[in-house]
Amino acid sequence: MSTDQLTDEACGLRERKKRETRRALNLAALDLVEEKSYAAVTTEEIAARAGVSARTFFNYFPSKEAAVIGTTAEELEAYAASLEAPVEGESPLASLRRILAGMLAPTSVDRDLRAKRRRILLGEPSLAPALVGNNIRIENALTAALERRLGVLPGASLEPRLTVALAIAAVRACIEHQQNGGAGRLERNIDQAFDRIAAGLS
Amino acid sequence: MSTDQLTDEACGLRERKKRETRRALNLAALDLVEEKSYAAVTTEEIAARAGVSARTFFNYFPSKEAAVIGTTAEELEAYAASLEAPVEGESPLASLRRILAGMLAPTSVDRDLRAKRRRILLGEPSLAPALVGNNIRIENALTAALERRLGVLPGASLEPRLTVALAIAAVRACIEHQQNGGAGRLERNIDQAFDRIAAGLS
DNA sequence: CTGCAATTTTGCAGTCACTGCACAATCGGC
DNA sequence: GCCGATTGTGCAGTGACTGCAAAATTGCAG
Repeated sequence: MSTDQLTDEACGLRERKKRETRRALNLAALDLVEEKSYAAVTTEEIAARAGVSARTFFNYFPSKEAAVIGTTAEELEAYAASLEAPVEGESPLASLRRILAGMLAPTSVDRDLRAKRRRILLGEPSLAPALVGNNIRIENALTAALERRLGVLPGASLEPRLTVALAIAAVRACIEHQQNGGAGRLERNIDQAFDRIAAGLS
Repeated sequence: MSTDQLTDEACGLRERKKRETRRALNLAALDLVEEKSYAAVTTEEIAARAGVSARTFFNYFPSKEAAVIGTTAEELEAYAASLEAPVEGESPLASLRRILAGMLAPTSVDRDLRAKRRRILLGEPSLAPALVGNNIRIENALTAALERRLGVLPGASLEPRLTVALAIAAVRACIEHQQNGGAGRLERNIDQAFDRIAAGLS
């Protein structure tokens, strides 16, 4: 199965339980934020709903923010791998468009969780600072991947990091635009934004 | 004097004292972070060095991060005004290049404080998440200004926000590049980055 | 210069995120 | 079933941040 990479990589009982606990915490966090609001949720509640102790919460996530956002190292690696191995005739920017749009699309595996994520990350403006902080991780992972793809040493050229940063910023701008009641639909705006980047702007 | 806008706008004793306290807190925060590290500094220390109570600290800044970053509403307004009133024959992107580069340059008023800021914001990677969070404020202010300059209603078009977001992301990418030991000098890289944005990339 | 109203400062008590540490529980391999 | 290693948990503590009410300061009018 193609989903094996994301769900069952190393299949000891230990690994599986960790995965489940992490997922339960992420899910509990998302549900609670949806019921109340980000500020009104405590880490103790999240831990309780996930069925672990308050202390264990911090064995899985370094902060409350991280638990709500929930990006795993595996997801990051998957995105990086997808960027590193280019699709036939696809420019770096086109790859980034595909990958970043895929992060928002609830069409892949884990449909309900992804949909919930999207709903909350788009709907809770108070998470914006945490989200852009998380984007740094994504930027670093994707930059390293693009450097490998282009065969340049890390930091040797500004171009890979710049390309990744602009792509992420474009998506973020579309999200912000959406949250502020801006015109247009999200996916369509993202497409337009990438077209603008490719064409250059003034 | 041309510096009046930033230093003496409303010159009651009350206003002046508030300004001084704010500045003292920002300066104390920067100095302490430079002496130790961001994590090792407490808000109590900052307040003590600035000569105010621990409680008063939070009357001036909503968080420790904000005290270190120290962007004032007036600075934001000044940048916005500078973007709104276009210079002869300067494209929006060119205006943004000038304004954002000016934020990093210690050549304007308040030379020592600006230089200290620059040194710390470039040298303390643990501040990166806070910085990008702060960038949201800057993005919103500049977006609104650009919308006014272009004569479009807020949120009517994606373009203003996209332009601002890309410009900020470019500068941030250059800073990150610098911090990771990347090639080239900062100012030069920023120039190149803006040229790439204008020309389009793949 | 003097009292009055508005603003600002401060102390206090409290909540909550987060951490180190020591110990208990659990798991994987033998 | 046993042992080493990993993981879960309780406890105690630090520090960021908040609301509240009293005290100090400022601007102003008389």
